[in-house]
Amino acid sequence: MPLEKPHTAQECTAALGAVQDALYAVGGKWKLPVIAALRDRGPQRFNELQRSIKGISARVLSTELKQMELNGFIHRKIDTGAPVVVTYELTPYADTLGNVLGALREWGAQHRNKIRGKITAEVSPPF
Amino acid sequence: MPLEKPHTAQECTAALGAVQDALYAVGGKWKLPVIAALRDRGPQRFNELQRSIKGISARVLSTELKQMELNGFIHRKIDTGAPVVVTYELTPYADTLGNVLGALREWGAQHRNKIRGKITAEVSPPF
DNA sequence: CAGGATCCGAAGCGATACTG
DNA sequence: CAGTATCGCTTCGGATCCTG
Repeated sequence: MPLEKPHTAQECTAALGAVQDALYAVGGKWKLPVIAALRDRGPQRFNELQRSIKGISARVLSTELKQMELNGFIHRKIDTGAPVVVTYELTPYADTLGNVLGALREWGAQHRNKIRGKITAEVSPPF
Repeated sequence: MPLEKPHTAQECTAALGAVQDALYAVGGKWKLPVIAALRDRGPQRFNELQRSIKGISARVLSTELKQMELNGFIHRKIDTGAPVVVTYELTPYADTLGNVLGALREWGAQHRNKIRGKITAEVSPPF
């Protein structure tokens, strides 16, 4: 039931807020690439991860990881051994994004198709 | 099927791109409020719409409307009559966002609930 | 290796004023 | 009414260097 018509102002604003929270959680330039990298190549260490994600700087990777940890998507595992080893991995909670990402991907693919030919540069993020 | 594991690099990058296109289309601070306003109160004229959406400036409303028109969400209807009347309305295509917004809302609500108590200010957009 | 500190340019957004 | 022009602040993200 996608954002239906008959509703109170209260419900509407709440729904609006929820959607924006969700957008905020996966928004930005790098959160998705980080998730993708961890999904594809499994748990990784900081520099390893940075190399996996082409183009990201240490500073940005660091702040993204912190936010995603706050959101519960990522676990920062510290192995206090001979040399301390820090590993980042996706939590099970990250899987709850499945529906969201699925819907976004499906709609996005369809939209890309529809928009094809038009001034793509104006409706897509810069490369 | 939410972004499954076994896939080629090609497919993965494509999916990534699609998701980011979708995020871009509904992202930003005002696109959702604009959609909500048009949904709730029907087709409206520019100033009317600006009054409906508390806090938006004419400049920002103008650019948002343009982008959303490019994306096919909005139709700018020009009635060339005694005084020219311009009306903005949602297109049927805007309805295809239903699943996306539904998924975002559902996950967002659940997430908000889970995060409750934590440093909400740090994971949510400013008010 | 795992980040933090600093600087800088670009983009987003708000406020005000102005035009046809 | 339906916007555009201009300005300035703030945030985002990139680059470089530095440290324990």
